[in-house]
Amino acid sequence: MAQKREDMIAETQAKLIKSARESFAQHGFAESCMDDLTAEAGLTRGALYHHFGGKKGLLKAVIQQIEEEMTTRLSAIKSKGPTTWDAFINGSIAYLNMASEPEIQRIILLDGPAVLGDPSQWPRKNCCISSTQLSIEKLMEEGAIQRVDSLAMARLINGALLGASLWIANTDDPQAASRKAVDSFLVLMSGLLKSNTTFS
Amino acid sequence: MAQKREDMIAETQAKLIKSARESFAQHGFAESCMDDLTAEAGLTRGALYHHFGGKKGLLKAVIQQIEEEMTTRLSAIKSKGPTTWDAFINGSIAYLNMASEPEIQRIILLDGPAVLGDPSQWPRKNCCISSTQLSIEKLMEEGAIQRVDSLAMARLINGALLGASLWIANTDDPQAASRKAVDSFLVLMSGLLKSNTTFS
DNA sequence: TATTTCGCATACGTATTGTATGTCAACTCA
DNA sequence: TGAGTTGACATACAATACGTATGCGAAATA
Repeated sequence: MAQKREDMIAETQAKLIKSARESFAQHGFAESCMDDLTAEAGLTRGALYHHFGGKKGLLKAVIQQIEEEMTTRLSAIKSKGPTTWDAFINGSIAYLNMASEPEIQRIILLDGPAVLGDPSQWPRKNCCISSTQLSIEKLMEEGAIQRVDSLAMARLINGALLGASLWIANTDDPQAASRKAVDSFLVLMSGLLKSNTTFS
Repeated sequence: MAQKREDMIAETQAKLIKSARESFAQHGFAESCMDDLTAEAGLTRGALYHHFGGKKGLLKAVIQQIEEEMTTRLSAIKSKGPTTWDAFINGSIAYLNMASEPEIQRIILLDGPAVLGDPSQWPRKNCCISSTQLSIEKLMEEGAIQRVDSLAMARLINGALLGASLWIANTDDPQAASRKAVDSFLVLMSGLLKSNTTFS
């Protein structure tokens, strides 16, 4: 008890974000009702408007929180790779699996882009893309892969993983689909490696 | 004049779809008002509910129309490729450019998935994915590329193109971005070709 | 302790949706 | 051909959810 005001504010915001996250994940953004949402958190819409300016603002906050978690999880995995390439591949596969989780899928892949537009334009930019981009640049510096535009390549790879995730999560046998996706992904990534045949 | 009833029905539906398409493309699905939408078509919401069952139903119809157009455009381009590989690559690049168009981007890439869920589960399935899948299967039969799960690979490729399109359309210099994306895409696709180094 | 700040609740007006009902033209069939 | 039926579409209504304007009370400040 006897919390500072600052702490109480942070707590209400956290409660709202938590509640919103659950509601958005379960019902989707459009079907989520702000009255229910705030009531669940023991508050009213007044608090929501005060802190986040509206429904979209709340979504932004939720997305930021989720992305921070994803970034943490990803960098933990990436740091374990013995080589840059391994880190890159393992991170990609981890991303594939994370993006197959219902909450992330619904909020980050479906509602986020529709409401907030292209993820790369988000306030706290899509961290996962920058992470991929960094990996690519590092690999190029090391001479492990071909020279490409790192941002373009990162967006392609990210999109590929997202597309596969959407498929995996909505298929009858996600386990099997995931395996197939990883196999195919590795084939694609082999194109990055240097010793390749060229074609017109 | 003196149209048959059937023709008039088709005409009202077409008018609604046309109007919805414009509205969805311009304001997005969520911000599109059905009253405005139908008034623009010289009708009321009554007609909309009668023919499409609601806002989502109208979106489905709009998406179907757009996808049919995309399929037509794509197959025209694909049929021109001298080899299966060329057809595949040209089709992919064409898809990349089509998906960068504002209308397609807004309706098919952003609102569609958010409202209707994973595109591969749509009524008239995402034709472009099946098209990609068919190309891959054909290339495998011809022995031109490695053996992979065609559906998984198609979804990866499709996702990659979509991700790149989103980026291209929202960047300062779409022209340059498009070129970079194509270059990087070709590098990735080279991974499909047979004579590749393997890696663990 | 008087005053201000501001976190949050309450109250209100409005916009948009879905449904229930009504109407009139076009088709069916004797 | 004309009475009956269907159904395409409009109108009317009720419910929901949103944004804003306002109010209150506790903490911060002096």
